[in-house]
Amino acid sequence: MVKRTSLQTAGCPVARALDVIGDWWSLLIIRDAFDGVRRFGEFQEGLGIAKGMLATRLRDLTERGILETAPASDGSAYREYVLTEKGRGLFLVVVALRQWGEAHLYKPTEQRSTLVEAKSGAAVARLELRAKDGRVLSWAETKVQQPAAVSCGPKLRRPKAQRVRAPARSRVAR
Amino acid sequence: MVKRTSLQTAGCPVARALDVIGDWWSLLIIRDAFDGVRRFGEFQEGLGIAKGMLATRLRDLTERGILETAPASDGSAYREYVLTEKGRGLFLVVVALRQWGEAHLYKPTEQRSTLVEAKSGAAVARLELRAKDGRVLSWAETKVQQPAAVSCGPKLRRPKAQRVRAPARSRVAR
DNA sequence: TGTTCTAGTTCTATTTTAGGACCACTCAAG
DNA sequence: CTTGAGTGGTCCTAAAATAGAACTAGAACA
Repeated sequence: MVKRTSLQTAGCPVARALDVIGDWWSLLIIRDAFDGVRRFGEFQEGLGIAKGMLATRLRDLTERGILETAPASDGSAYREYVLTEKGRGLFLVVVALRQWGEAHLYKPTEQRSTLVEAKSGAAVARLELRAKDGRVLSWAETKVQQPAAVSCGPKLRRPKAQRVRAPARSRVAR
Repeated sequence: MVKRTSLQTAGCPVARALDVIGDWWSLLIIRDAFDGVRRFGEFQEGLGIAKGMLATRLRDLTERGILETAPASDGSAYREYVLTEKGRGLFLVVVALRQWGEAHLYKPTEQRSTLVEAKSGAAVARLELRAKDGRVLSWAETKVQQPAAVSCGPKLRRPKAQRVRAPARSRVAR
């Protein structure tokens, strides 16, 4: 009831995605995983996250198929956490966040980490949205197409038409 | 102390970005704003969010320069919330989330909203990471380059070297 | 064998969230 | 100009999530 709202069954892919990775720590864990972090202790130390939180997050991400556990690559008996194919699919989300952060959240002089091509060390290009034929599209040139009666939030979104001169609802019904 | 950890001053753009939009509702509000939602009541109805939460989120997003208020476009005395330039910069983050959600969170038969080019109604292409010369890059071909001593989490990440044979710390100090 | 690491689990205090009640202001009709 | 409904909030409470510390079992090490 007062439980955190779930978006798992929303009709909007953005909402569903946020249901999986929309909390405070998940994307940071995933970012670190992209950077090669694998062990519980590495995540914990790198993020400064409480161990309990981290254990919960790693379990959830594993259950949801973002991470999987594997025997430690150094031969010890410990486990490590690595991204699944599904998890690696989040790369562009992390990149988009990174590029936005770089552009809008730093003073020009401030130091920051940057994403570069491994081979050359050259910074990567900014992401661009394109049409299938390769034309670059701006936000204004796109729209979201809703299939019939699909909810984008946890509650069903009522059709716009309803808003015009709604008949007075009974106050008693509350 | 037990307050939610802040990442505002982290050295990693991803962490800073998540500090701004990394909570449960912010990106959904922003997504709706991209879809043309402007009024308090529209957000509230569409998202099914508690009014108190929404008021807080809208205030925070406004303070952080993602949204701004404007007089209502219908001539009434009410305000409306519109994305700033900085806010519109989040478009690709939303698109990346959407594409990931579409690819990994839906059964093939399930209905979902899709992003299309407004003019033609044709679905947009998948985002791709490219080098500046236009070559498409995969995750494995990139790396994150850290400037000297930059923290990526809330706590300072200690340099790797430290981990090798750390001197035993006093247990008493706890 | 005993000490230290690693990777957790458990506990508690505090904060955040969800949701409802309440309230002030706006708008439109009579 | 009054009234009733709509809009955009604030405030309150209960439940859940978070942070952080304490504790623990098994692995590694000396």
